[in-house]
Amino acid sequence: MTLPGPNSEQLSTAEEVAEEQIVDRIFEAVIEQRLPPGTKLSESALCEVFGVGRMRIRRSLLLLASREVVELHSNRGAFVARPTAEQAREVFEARQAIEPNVARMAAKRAAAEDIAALARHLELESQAHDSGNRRDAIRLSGQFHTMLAQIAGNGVMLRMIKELITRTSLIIGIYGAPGVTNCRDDDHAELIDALRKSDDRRAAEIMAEHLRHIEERVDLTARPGAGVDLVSVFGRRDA
Amino acid sequence: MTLPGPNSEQLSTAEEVAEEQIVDRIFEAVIEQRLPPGTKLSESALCEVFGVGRMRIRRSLLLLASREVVELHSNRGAFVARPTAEQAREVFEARQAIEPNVARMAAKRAAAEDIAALARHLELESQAHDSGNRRDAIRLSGQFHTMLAQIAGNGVMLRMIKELITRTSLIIGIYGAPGVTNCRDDDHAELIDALRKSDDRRAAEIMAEHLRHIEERVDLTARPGAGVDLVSVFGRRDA
DNA sequence: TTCAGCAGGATTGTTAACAATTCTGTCAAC
DNA sequence: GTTGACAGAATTGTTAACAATCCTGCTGAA
Repeated sequence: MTLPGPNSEQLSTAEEVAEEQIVDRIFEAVIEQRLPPGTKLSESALCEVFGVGRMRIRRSLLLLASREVVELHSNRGAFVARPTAEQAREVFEARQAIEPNVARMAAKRAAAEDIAALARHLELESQAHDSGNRRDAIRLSGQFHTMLAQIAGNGVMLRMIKELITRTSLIIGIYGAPGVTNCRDDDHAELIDALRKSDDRRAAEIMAEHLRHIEERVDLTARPGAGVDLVSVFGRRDA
Repeated sequence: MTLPGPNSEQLSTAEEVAEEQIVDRIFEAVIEQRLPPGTKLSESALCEVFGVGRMRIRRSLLLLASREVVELHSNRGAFVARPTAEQAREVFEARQAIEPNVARMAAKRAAAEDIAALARHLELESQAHDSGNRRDAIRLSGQFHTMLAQIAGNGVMLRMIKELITRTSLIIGIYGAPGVTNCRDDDHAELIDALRKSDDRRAAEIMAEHLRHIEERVDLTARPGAGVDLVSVFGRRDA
């Protein structure tokens, strides 16, 4: 299987693509931690930024909320989600359940050109990491995981993983030590090696270990109230 | 962990619950195959049925589309999704990747009351099956899988599984032999037995085998055009 | 000084009307 | 009899105005 474009979603209509574009751009901003957890996403601001009407923005925010990347509070607006410790645990658990299988599937299906693309991508990751370009490093390391899902050839799981990666960025933003990125290790290189050898079992093991590494870098027990929005904690008849 | 109510989603606002209710009811209708693939979901009809305004309906349809349970076609409306053979393959593959892990997690975490609830549920399934109550049988057998996810205690994966189960019903409706239900076998009973013994490894194996059974009952190669909507096949600049 | 109450402004939620496209039925032509 | 075009109806997509809620800053009293 060859690597398709940036993504291969299809919601058919011409207007939907614009909607999906907005959603994707916000996903990307969250992944790069340019939109920290709790950030207010006001409709008027988003209307100006993307140059679309309010309806389009509201639909995009609803889609983002259905992926639990933003939280909608009645009459208060949309905010970048702030996953609870419990939600963080669930996200990591889900990634542990899903992504090793994705790695296994990718190892079975990867063509030579797929592996070459991954290698090129890994080079970009290294460059971003070495040059201290934090945002690029985070984005690229996340993209590596989505590329695996694309190679695995399963659009359903690709969509799930995009959501989980984005939420992982939020989790690291809340519970991670400052400066910690998503994937610091060189596990990605080992994964490519396993794919090159079509060693699907090892690819799954590396991925599981890789995810454990990521999980180790967050402390879900600590700082329960760092930067908390007290209004939404003790707030109105909302939640 | 105790079994919570019908579902424990939280989108916070008071209006969202109404939205989620609409979505859930359509999900349920699709699962029970009361809404066959390709059915037109007109806004005005849904407004009357649920007694809400058009905006609420449009938002609900967007949420359903984001779960790929309905398809939105520009200026033509919303239709119950008709998964392609490729999509069907992806859904089964995703279930194979996810649900054995859910079964494993459930086996590790199931409390006595959870197992009792599953046993009671299985009894209902048997009754529905024996009395030839097809819709109840389908709905209950699907609910068994979501109950497992609830016992597993992972809301993220619960949501994924709800989507996959609903889409499976669509797939069976298209590619399955007439009269075939979702889960005919008695694998559910074996699963409960594995949970009772806290044998998480066996629970995962039974689930994998169970999913294979389901997959065997559909023929993705056959009848590519049974009841096809020619307009959406050769149709306008859409699709 | 601190806190409660209270406008004023801003933002979100909803409704209704309007615009645009598609579907349906009819009619004429071949 | 079938095919094509056309007009009217119906449905969807969009916009704008209105209503409701919330946030902010001020005033005044304890």
